[in-house]
Amino acid sequence: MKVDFNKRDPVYVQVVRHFKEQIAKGMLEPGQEIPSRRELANQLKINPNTAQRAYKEMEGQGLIYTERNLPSKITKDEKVLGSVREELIVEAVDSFIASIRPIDVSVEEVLDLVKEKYEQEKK
Amino acid sequence: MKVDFNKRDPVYVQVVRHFKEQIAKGMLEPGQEIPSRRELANQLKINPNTAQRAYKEMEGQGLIYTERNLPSKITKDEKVLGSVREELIVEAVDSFIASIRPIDVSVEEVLDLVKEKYEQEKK
Amino acid sequence: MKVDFNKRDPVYVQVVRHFKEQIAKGMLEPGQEIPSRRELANQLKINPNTAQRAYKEMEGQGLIYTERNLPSKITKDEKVLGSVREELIVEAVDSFIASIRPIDVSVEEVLDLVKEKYEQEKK
Amino acid sequence: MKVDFNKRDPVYVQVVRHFKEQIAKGMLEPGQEIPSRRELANQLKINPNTAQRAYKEMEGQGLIYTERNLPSKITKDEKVLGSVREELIVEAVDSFIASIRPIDVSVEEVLDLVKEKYEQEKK
DNA sequence: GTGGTCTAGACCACT
DNA sequence: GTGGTCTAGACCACG
Repeated sequence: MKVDFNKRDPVYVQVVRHFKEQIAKGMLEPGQEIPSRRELANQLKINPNTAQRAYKEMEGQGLIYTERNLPSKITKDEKVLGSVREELIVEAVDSFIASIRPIDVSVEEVLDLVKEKYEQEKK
Repeated sequence: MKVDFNKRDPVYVQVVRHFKEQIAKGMLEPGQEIPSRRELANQLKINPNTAQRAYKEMEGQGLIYTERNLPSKITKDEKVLGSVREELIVEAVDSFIASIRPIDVSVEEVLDLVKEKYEQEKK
Repeated sequence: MKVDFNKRDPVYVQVVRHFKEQIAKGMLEPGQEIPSRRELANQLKINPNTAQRAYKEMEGQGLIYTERNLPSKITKDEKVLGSVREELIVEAVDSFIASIRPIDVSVEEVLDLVKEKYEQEKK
Repeated sequence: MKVDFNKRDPVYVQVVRHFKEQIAKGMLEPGQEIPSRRELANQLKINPNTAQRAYKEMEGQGLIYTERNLPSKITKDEKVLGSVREELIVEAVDSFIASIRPIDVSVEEVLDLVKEKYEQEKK
């Protein structure tokens, strides 16, 4: 994973998003341990405080849970886990629609473009 | 037009975007007058400084021009005008792809969703 | 308001609690501005970051809202506001019950004690 | 007995408190043997170090005593034993008062609530 | 070693 | 001036 310090999204939000993507892809199992704050901070070359912030955010969203002084773990709440993927997709779709609707452009035209670009960059 | 103060996009960016959308739709003709800073500020209930900043940004991008003490006008430069629409579309498409690629989801599934939602919300 | 650095409750939690109490007492009106992070930090002799943290927590709980670069304000959501007082009471009661139930003591005995002490300290 | 790892009270404090409650209820007689550190750790699924710490704490408070290589026992000091119950009650009452005083609520209202809830959850 | 909190100080974007 | 983010570094309690 990489962090982009120049994005409008703050670093800790990018981190949260990355974990959500991992969960959505099923690459993080329920109950699985995630790196400690310090470890993640080292990996991403960010400050431990920033990592802590991301984790706290995730905890607030119920994505991870923390038992005292044990490494945080992915939640076992299937309901939460199940909705992550859909949420990401819905968010992406909604934001996409919001950005093309105000322009006078046919859905078909735009979708073809997406398809084309998507395949292209796949390489 | 509406301004959302809680979006991560700054207000002035939202304003610029709105003008671009109007241009892309052909609702703003080359040479057409646009509201004064103060007028716009009143309409959108934003700070005049913010309106000023939006106009300055547009001027920088060559979208509008201002003659001494006259209302600002949409540029007559066809080249600039012509590229606005495509830019908006490309931006939207790229950002959409960037947000769905990291999730393990087929293009088809997602495009169907877009189509569906797009039609649905049309009403 | 005073902050106690030696309590088990972290400072930012104490701050949040204090605001909740103020709201419960009706001393903070819906939509009312609250001190800026810096101001509060000065008043309580705490670090602005800690104040920020408390405010972010409150925002997460829907107690306050923040428009870009304007002082944060008490929420106007009557539902949220209305439940603050009750929540505080319920919390206090539940925690009290949880702490006396494991002891073999009659409710009456204990309640008399509460009454007595409450009046006494009123002075 | 149950241990809650997510409470702000550390585990060892919870353990100490539990023993005090047992003593207050007279369920632990003076001189009675209590489980070994290891046993307790197994029962509560806590770290032996934590059990050790709890016992050390209790020893410090004179609640238990340990003779060389023998199981720890409840103290026979009547003075200490007698004050446990009252201490627990006073603590509970004080903390309760501290949490309701800052809210503008009548003692009567709150005490009725306590009574009601207490009876209700009894079942 | 873990998570959690706090301070100090800096910088940014926006109004 | 406002809110927001980040770094650096320190300290604590717990296991």
